Amino acid sequence: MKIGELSSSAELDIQTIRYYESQGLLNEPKRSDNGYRDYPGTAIARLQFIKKAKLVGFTLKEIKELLAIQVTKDEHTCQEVKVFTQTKLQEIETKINELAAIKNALEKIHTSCCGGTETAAHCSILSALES
Amino acid sequence: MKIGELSSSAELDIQTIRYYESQGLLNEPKRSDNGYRDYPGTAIARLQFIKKAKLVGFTLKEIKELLAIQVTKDEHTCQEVKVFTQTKLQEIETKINELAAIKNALEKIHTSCCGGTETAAHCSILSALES
DNA sequence: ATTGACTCTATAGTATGCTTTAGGGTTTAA
DNA sequence: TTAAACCCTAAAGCATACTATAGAGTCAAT
Repeated sequence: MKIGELSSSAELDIQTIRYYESQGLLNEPKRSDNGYRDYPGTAIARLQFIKKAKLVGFTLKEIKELLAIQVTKDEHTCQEVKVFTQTKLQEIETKINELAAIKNALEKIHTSCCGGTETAAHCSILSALES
Repeated sequence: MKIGELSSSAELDIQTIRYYESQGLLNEPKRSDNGYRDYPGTAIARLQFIKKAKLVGFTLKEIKELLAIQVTKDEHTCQEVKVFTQTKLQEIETKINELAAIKNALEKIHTSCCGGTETAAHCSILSALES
């Protein structure tokens, strides 16, 4: 199939598909006589794998590694795969914790401010940032 | 004071200080005869304001707006300032919720996998990403 | 024959916050 | 005087994941 058809089947922009190819996430397809990309039906599944992996937080670089495992499943173990999700889970937890810490700090200075219509000359938010 | 001294006082890289100037977060200081930047003592406090604001999650662009309020406090209200922290708090909460959703989705496919040393031919993580 | 839809490549731009590089003056201390 | 340490500008690079642009060829229908 041509790239336009793949694009609508997988619901991904044509440019994005070519971008994924350039990044090695998608094999270079064979070309028709006119030079157009000619994809096998399996390309749709491949793009959907990429989309799902993105949804659960993997970067393109990580997805590339996951795909490398996926296409040679038999030569890899569940353990290997699980390390990916484990590592990513930890990253996400770390990010959540960092954001929670920022939120706490911000909440503190936020609630200390009256929020009234008087001038900000003695605003406790500004004071907190200055001190 | 020269930029090197400001840099060590504020614990910020020299390049970063010049970058902040280029972004309008720091006023252009007067120059010595040799063309060197010559900062007033107040520059340290300004940089510390920027650092603190960054710590609680504000972007440079937002900090620039906060600074504009700060230097003319008398002409602004606490309300105005509080809107900044309120908005930012909501952004942070949204991000946390997004990450929590990703984490949940990932946890589901993570726990479904045995993680054993058998081949990944039937790995439930890969299956989840394929389907 | 021509118009519109589709495809191609290569390059640049977007956002964020720096960091690095290149090339060149200035100051200070030995 | 000379070498280290410091200062200057301008421009490019980094990471991420695209998105947009320019310029050009191809295909299908009218």
